[in-house]
Amino acid sequence: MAYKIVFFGTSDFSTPSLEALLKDTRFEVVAVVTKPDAPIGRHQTLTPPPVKVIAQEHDVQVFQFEKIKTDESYDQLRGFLASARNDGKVDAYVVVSYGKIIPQRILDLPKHGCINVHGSLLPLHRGASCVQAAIAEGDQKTGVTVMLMDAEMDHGDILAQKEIAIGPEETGGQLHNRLSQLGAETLPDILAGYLDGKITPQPQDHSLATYCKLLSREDGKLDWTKSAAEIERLVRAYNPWPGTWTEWAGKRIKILKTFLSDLTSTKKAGELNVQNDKLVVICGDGNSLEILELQPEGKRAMTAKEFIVGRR
RNA sequence: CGCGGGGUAGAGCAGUUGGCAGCUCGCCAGGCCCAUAACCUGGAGGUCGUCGGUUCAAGUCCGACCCCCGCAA
Repeated sequence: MAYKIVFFGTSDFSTPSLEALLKDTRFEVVAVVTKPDAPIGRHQTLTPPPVKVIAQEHDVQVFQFEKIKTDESYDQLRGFLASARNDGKVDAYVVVSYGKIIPQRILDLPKHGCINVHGSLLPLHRGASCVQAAIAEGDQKTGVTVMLMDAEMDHGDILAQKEIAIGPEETGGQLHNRLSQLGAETLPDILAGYLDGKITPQPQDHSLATYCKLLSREDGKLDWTKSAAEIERLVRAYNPWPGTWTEWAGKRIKILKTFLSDLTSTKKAGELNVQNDKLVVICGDGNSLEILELQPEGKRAMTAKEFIVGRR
């Protein structure tokens, strides 16, 4: 008989994992818990989370709690799990990029605990922006961790880890997709192995833990006093979310792609300098960064050359 | 109707009070040069987002619509 699973997830990072569980006959996804539909995009169109769309396509029960901490949410979920159809309890939760803190009493409901797929090699990069952090910190490799959840964030015992190398020009978006797929490939066998009692959870070395915060657009404002190498990594890491930008002539300009250059400039650090058909900025460590692609406010993305030509 | 910028040559942009549609780059041809992404000469390439209105005359003024983008989420 298939293990009964409740899946918690919201973003695109979680959809491959959900799909992997849905098509695996060892599991039955009895319900999906996701965030409420939210106004999204330029016109604030009310949009369902991608996870909800997939769940509905498979006729899986969907819960969207406005506030998951409330008694109401707890009672509703517990009631569902206790119904005859689910004969008492589910075997486990799988939580992938749900986006909210799940209260302990809800985590306590499944028989065998809660499994989380996290997009970094824990204990490194605990928190919400693990993919960006790996690139921004200059890590050579990263990966996914499948772990048991406990009371602290990304703190539980590890069931499995898979590593991948970070490409020298890889962006946050590209890495996000690769890790998302890697997580989905890893999850089913590890989950089954754990529920079959064949995998022994290993504690993390908490002394090595690092943390990353939830990012906002404001975090993408470039600080040109940092080193050129740091900024180059940040531009890659934060592409496409939250994006990196700088103020210029009273307008916001997104910086999409940069290159560690050996060109020099007479301008002060942080000032855009046009040299021939190149755009160069001196950074805090005295090294220069060439801006290859950018996007002025209200315009489409363009190359530095196009930007310069249009300004003459 | 959340706020705001914009659609003009292949690309990026300018276009004053309506009066022959321009700039830089690119492209094509030729020239210069040891050579060139440099320089010189010539050339092609536009139904000015769409539809309608005002006018002798609309890129420009008015109305509607389509599309792209920044903020916000």
